[in-house]
Amino acid sequence: MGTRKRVIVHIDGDGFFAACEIAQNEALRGKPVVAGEDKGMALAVSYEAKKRGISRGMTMRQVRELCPDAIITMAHYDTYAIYSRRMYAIARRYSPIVQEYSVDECFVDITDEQETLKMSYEDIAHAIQNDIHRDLGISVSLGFASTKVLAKVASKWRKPAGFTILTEDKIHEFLFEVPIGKVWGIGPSTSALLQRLGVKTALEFALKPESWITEHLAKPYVEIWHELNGRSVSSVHSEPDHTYKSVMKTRTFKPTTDKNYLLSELSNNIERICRKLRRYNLTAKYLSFYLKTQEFTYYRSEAVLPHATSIPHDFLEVVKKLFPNVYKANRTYRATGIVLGGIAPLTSKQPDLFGESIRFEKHNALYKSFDVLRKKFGKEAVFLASSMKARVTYKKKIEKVEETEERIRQEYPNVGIPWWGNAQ
DNA sequence: TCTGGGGTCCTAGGACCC
DNA sequence: TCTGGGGTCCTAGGACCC
Repeated sequence: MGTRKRVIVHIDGDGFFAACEIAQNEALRGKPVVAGEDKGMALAVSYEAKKRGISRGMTMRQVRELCPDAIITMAHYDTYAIYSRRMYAIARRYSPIVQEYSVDECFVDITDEQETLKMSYEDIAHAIQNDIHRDLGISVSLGFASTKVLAKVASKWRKPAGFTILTEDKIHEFLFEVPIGKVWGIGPSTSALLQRLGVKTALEFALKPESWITEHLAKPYVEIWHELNGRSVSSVHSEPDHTYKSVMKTRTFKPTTDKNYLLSELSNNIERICRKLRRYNLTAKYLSFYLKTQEFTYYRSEAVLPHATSIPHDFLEVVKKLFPNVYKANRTYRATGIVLGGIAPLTSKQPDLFGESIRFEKHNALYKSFDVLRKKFGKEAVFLASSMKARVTYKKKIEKVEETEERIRQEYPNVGIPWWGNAQ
């Protein structure tokens, strides 16, 4: 970070998933579209649907009550990932410094582009927005400021198709209108704390002395404070860093107390997470899993594996052993999850017991052939017997989404599904 | 906002050692 | 047999994000 003032644009997709569905099917344009059928909740909402009172996070039942004619679609993450790629490619026409923050958001540092492109900053930002609208048929909102935090608050300010420029002289005027909880990085908990301390707006926060901030809050909030005051402490980093530190698979189901059912859900999660490890040629060294109760309490347990692995059996063994530590017959559960850590590439073969690597190779080959069978004969072709109970409750539509993802992966082999391919 | 799924980073506090 | 002070490492879990 030099001392030079940065010029940063934040691009934010408007109702991104719903917008992609519309771009794929023009018949939907102008209609209330809600994506996320398979998740049972609204993951994205078109602006027509928003006008009808629907908002992100609502259950599909609420959606249908509020708006019986809403068009509800499944979430096609693979499609969104491709739109996302295209969107970022357009941004790169105007600057090489693009940080892909998530599937529908990025930061673009255009500080050096004014001279290169012989365009004003404002024209560059407009050009990016117009290109995306024209080439992709989706709309985005733009925020333009000297720091990432300010640019992000600005892009949220007006939607859809917003264009908010935050010049130095307008920062205070603007932050006065922004509730503290709307600032990027300040969530419900910190927002409540600040309210108690008498800070209600982003401006009041920005005007506090640094000593006050460090006295009451942790390090990340000091950074936010600097950025709100126009001092850029977080640069736009364009190097793609898609290395996982952890991976997880979770699923919510009909409330149950059945121990065997919970174990089969965990088994199914393990199968899915191992498929992901194989797809990216990764192994894991740490495992943690949890049971989540009706009251949203988590009971966890974890273990270090004897060696890095991607074999379902190795994880399953550990989970079975630790399961009694977290399970109580008198509790009702609504979800389970598996989280793997210590992620490393498969190729980095650690010095290992000879027999162990042989065993690993054999199992790995076996599961790879399962992958082939599943591709050929469908998702129900092969799965572990221990996952049976969870599998029978699987909805057909979920299968269908997985199929589409696979198809697109084959149609666009060079695009790949980026790490946030199933985010949001 | 009766609440899905997938991530990251930070910190408090216990364990252990000298 | 009862006790100080300090450092480091690790884990659980809080908070936040999309």
